[in-house]
Amino acid sequence: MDAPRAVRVVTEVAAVDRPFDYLVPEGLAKTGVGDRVRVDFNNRSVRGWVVSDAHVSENLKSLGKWLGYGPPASMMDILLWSSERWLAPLARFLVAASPRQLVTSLPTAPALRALEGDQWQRLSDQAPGVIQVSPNTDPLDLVLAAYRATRADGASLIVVTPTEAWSRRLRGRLEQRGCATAGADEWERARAGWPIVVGARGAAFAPVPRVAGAVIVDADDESLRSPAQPTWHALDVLEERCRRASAPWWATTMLPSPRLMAKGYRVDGDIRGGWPRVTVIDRRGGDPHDGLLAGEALSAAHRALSGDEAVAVVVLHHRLGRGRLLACAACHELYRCAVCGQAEQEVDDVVSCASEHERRRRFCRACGSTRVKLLRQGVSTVRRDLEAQLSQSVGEVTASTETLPSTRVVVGTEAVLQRVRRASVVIIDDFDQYLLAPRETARRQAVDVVGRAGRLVGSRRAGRGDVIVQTRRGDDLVVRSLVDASFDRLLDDEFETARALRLAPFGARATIRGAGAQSYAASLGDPLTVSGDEVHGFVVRARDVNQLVDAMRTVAKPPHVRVALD
DNA sequence: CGGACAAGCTGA
DNA sequence: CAGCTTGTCCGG
Repeated sequence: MDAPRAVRVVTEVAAVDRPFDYLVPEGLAKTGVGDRVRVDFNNRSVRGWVVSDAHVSENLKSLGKWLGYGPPASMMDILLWSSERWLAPLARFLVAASPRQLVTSLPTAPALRALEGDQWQRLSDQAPGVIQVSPNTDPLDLVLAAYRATRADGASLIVVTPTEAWSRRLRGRLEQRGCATAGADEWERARAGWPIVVGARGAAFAPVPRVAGAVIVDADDESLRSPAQPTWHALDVLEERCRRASAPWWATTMLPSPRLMAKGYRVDGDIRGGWPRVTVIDRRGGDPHDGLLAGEALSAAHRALSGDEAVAVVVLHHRLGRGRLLACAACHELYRCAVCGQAEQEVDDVVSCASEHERRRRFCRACGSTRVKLLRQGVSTVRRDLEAQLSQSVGEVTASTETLPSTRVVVGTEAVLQRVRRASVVIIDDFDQYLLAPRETARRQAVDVVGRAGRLVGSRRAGRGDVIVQTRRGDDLVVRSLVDASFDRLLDDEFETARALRLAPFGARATIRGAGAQSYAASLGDPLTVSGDEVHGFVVRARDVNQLVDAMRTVAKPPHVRVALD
């Protein structure tokens, strides 16, 4: 008879972020690290994961039941690292690496086939790391090159893109070229070690037993960060997974954030040619009686409609509901904060920016007029205006749209850029909504949205690619950079701003909210600095993430206090 | 998290 | 002092 065995179990009760040991009964001898089990926990029957082996001691209860496979044993260290890195219970990350439904048997991964055909010879070697690419650079060649460079029996290349739809398309094209791929919805395949796993951010926790390498497409896209707590980022997870596996990773970006710049990056060929042609329509001088589309935007729309592209015109309207822009009704100058340049709002007759650098009465800094107009319309209003202006029926696409309209003119929020694949021209009806959004990342997101629009219209190299930007800030560096498709100045600027404001990579922040947040924040003390208030949350700053996390882990977090790492 | 149990509060 | 609420502790 075998010696008795015990295992350490973390339960689904995330609030109890601590393992407990159980005996492995003889019937469950096959139970491995990572597996899903049912255990009796404080007189409750709960599900959990075996996270390691344990010493046999007295008074241990036995595992109740083997439920199925979970993440492979080789992933336990990255899951533990993630829970420490994002100050969250381990169970959250065990869930991220586990199937939605229990899996009790695994397929066998296909054996690696020889790489046949010219395409594999043509692929030049691509050095790992951060690569600046143009919006119209096809990531397929990079993925193929990464696959060629890393493929090994029993190891998997993980590929992450910003959206499921993009992953599905990429995956289909990889399959066409003879690569065996697993999708995000095929947990069993990833767990069995399929050669390539493709998915959206969740694929960062693909349960592959061995990581051969990783490709992160559009690494600066917001959607690679989990929107809910814990706010883990696919790039951080994969970078660490690869580091631990001594495996290479590649990350592409249209515009390297300061964080990625600090890692060092190279530029992939002719970036400029892959950006769309950008035409700026400065509405400051415009006739206030102009419709939604002014001058060149209107003629470009008519030209596009006389062409044969199925979707001729996409009008991008900044997302609904939040933040209205104030403008002078006399001279059209925007109301902006003199300190930070962000858009000002008017609340109870007081005009100020979100950070309240200056609180003032309503008057135009340019002409002194006190008459204002609100520059903000919903998508439906925009649609009616467009129909009148273009004498065309216009469809609407928002995040909640289920089937795409069949009209040749489409207006939508940012969701439209993910849903419509091709168009002759994209018009951003009010670019200032992006430029002046009350976010530190507003300027780079403004560039980003033009890049994503450029994917619908194609590149200036191909003699296509018209993105038309209506703005009252024609002399802004962001706008000029887009027109020239030349971003070096902007990148330097962003890097220096990050340094000055101690944003990543020059600092790390966490926001603390909830009952007891103030005393908790205060108790953290050196070397962290605390600012903020009850309403907006207390902001804790540190030199870097490690310092921040180490300091926060030394003080027990009171219940009901929520911590968000920026 | 959720059960167990203790201490505190209330009203007849 | 029963009956209820609120708080604290703890799980293998």
